[in-house]
Amino acid sequence: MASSVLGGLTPRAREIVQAARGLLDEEGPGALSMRRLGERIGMRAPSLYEHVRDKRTLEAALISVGFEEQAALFTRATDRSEEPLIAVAAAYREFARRQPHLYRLMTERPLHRELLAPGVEDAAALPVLLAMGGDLERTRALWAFAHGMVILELNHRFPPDADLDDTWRKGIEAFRTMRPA
Amino acid sequence: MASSVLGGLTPRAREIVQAARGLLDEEGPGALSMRRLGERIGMRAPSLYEHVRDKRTLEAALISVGFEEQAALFTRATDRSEEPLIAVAAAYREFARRQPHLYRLMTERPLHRELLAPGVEDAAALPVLLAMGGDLERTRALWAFAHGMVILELNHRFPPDADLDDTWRKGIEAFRTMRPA
DNA sequence: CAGTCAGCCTAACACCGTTAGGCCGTCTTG
DNA sequence: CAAGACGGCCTAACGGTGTTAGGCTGACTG
Repeated sequence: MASSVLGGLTPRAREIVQAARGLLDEEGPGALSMRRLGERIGMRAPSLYEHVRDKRTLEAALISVGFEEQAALFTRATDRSEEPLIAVAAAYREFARRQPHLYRLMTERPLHRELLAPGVEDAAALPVLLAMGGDLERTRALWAFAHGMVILELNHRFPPDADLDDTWRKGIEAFRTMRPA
Repeated sequence: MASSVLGGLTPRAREIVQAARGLLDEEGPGALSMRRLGERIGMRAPSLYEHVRDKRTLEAALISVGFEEQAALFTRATDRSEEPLIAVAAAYREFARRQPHLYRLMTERPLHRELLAPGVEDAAALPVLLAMGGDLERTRALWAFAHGMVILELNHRFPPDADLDDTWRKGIEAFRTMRPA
């Protein structure tokens, strides 16, 4: 199963979530409205509510799928890597750059964890924790750095001439040599 | 002058921006609508457009004020400090915790720099750069870490039992001992 | 054959940012 | 002093948002 989150839905609900994902990826969060979404699958907006509780729940499904994809990507990146820290950081950045809209959706607001598929958040965090040798403190610090780099880049907050590859390298190096807990 | 941004506005426009700030601080970005804002100063929403170009511009004014406040806070914190890096990091966190809604407004989306008061963004960044001994690379890395810590905390992304004070301390230490460019 | 019910529909509500156009009082100008 | 301009407010409206209420239709079930 490509996604256990999608697998747990009725076929029509799965269709809706997949259409929402398409809309999000192609046009960003601003285009993800119930009316646009209905249009995309040939249904009026109110009818979507027969299959999906509300928009927040729909977004939570997208976020759950995002966590699943992160978990797979991070695990693949760190497996068989001699420098798991560097590998997972690169994978983190790659995920955000390839799915900027989904990454934003996943991070820009407080999580409604009660709406997420159980376990997906932890599953995405686990490979990162393992790459940090199980040190929670260092993992959180690295995560903060990585998220900050990614979201500031997505928001065009760095000067255009900034060499972000270099900033990443130096930042990661700082955490690699950080004294373990 | 407490704020050169506000000083550059007509009295009525200044009133509007200040009311918007109140609304934002008290009830968050969701409450910052033109109708709610008009209500607050005894005016219908459309009349606001006599004084303010549009909502984006109004938000840009709030962001400019935020940058001014950051500049003042960061400068005060680093002046006469023997550990400017630690001082500026603490000030950064303090600003975000005291003004969470404004901090979000300032960072969560791409900046419309053409709408900002000129120079305010640089003015806020300067004390941070100075605290890092003028090293742009390290400044960006520290900024990414600090922003990541702050926004993940505001979004309740860390486990409730996480000792964030400690994560801050260790992260800052990593950047303090980072090899200069 | 009758009844239930899934799955769609339209109409509507309350909100959003924003524009068009009108009214009124004050201030400037011939 | 009269007249026109204009600042500063208003209401009405448009197209958008998420969401609820209530109705229709067709298929499956007792």
